Amino acid sequence: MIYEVFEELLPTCTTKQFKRNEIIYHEGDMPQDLYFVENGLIGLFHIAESGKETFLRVFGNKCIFGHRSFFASEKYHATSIALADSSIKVLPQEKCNNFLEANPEVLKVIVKKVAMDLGTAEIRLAGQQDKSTNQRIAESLIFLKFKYPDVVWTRKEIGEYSCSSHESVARFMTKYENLGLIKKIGRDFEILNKEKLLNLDS
Amino acid sequence: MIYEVFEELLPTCTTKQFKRNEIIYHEGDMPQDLYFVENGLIGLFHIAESGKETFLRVFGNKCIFGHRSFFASEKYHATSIALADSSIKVLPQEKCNNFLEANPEVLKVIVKKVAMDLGTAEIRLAGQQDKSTNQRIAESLIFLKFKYPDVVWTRKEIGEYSCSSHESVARFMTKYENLGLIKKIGRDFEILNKEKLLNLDS
DNA sequence: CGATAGATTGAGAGTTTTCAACCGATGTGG
DNA sequence: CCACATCGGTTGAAAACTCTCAATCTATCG
Repeated sequence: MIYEVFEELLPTCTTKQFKRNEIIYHEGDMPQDLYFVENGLIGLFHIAESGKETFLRVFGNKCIFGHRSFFASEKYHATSIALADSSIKVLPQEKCNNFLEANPEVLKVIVKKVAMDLGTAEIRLAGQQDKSTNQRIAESLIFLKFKYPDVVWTRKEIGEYSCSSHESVARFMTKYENLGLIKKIGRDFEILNKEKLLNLDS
Repeated sequence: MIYEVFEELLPTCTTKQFKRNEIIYHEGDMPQDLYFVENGLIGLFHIAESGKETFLRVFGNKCIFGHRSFFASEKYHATSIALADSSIKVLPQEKCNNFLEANPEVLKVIVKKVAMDLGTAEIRLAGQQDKSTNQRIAESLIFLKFKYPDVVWTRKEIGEYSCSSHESVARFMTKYENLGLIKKIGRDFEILNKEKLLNLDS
């Protein structure tokens, strides 16, 4: 959606290549650009002093990222890392501002996206209070697998998305497999029963 | 900030009165209006099926609320409740849209606010993973007391803000008082040592 | 002064994490 | 092509933390 809005600008922008695990920007940096995924997969992580990481958002093909801090005029509150080899379009601040000046209705699309992301984040926050690790992991499996079916997520990534340890992810996945809810395939997995997975503790 | 931007419109809007514990809107309703706190205090809560509540945001004097769902064009993801007797200005959708049509730069202010709120929510989410209940309660005391010094927060409200139980809040407050970091005054409290409170587990 | 909502405290239970060991797949260099 | 190193996954056992439940206490307000 947002990609389409900016699409005419992108051919004039530089493209950067990142390999898996390379960092696009660091928490604390001041945003200079907007980023668009041409190809690949990017994760946004908050890394605590303790080293504990939280997987905040995923960006697949045609996703914008770096926009929260850009539009908040704040330092990045998290670090974006390539989860696969990726090509990223870099849209410089000035180009973006000129474009918005000329097309102010574009802001509506951006407000909408950020507002929806805020809803998602607050629902996740409430889920911490409300849901067991069991449920959070099940929901994370569903979210990650349905949204990115071809990605082989590591237990660590699933753990950081669900706010739990990678050991707990392994344990619960074994349990789900025994219940016939998922099927493990090497390091990958497949969801066999989405409904039951969503109603674990009920 | 946003209040000032909309200020010229507000005299033409209706004002509604709410008593403590009255609900302004329910989760699941479709937004019809934007709300502004003329006077009073509003809390935004997510209420799970289990009955567990999470205190997502607070709105004091001159705060806008209901804007996330309004601009996301989504149903409310949470319920807003008066935490004190309050007067609320109600800005109808159509008036708002006309105003934005005529003043598109206003959207910049709104994107900025929503983007900042998203940052806050994601930092809180990461804090769940990273910080002990101890730390989260201490931070919540500081946030709530410094931002709203005159409000007497209940242990329940503090618990729902910090994602912990009201019993844990009581226990940790007793501990902080014994450490000389806060002073309990009836049901209210005072912060004596903000720095130490922020560095509890270190 | 009594009623009631809110606060405190204790004890026990339950969940999840942490630490540690081990396994298996994958990939690299000799 | 094999040996080895590494990374990710699994599993067990123990520890830690926080919550729940229950009883009791105490502000606050009509």
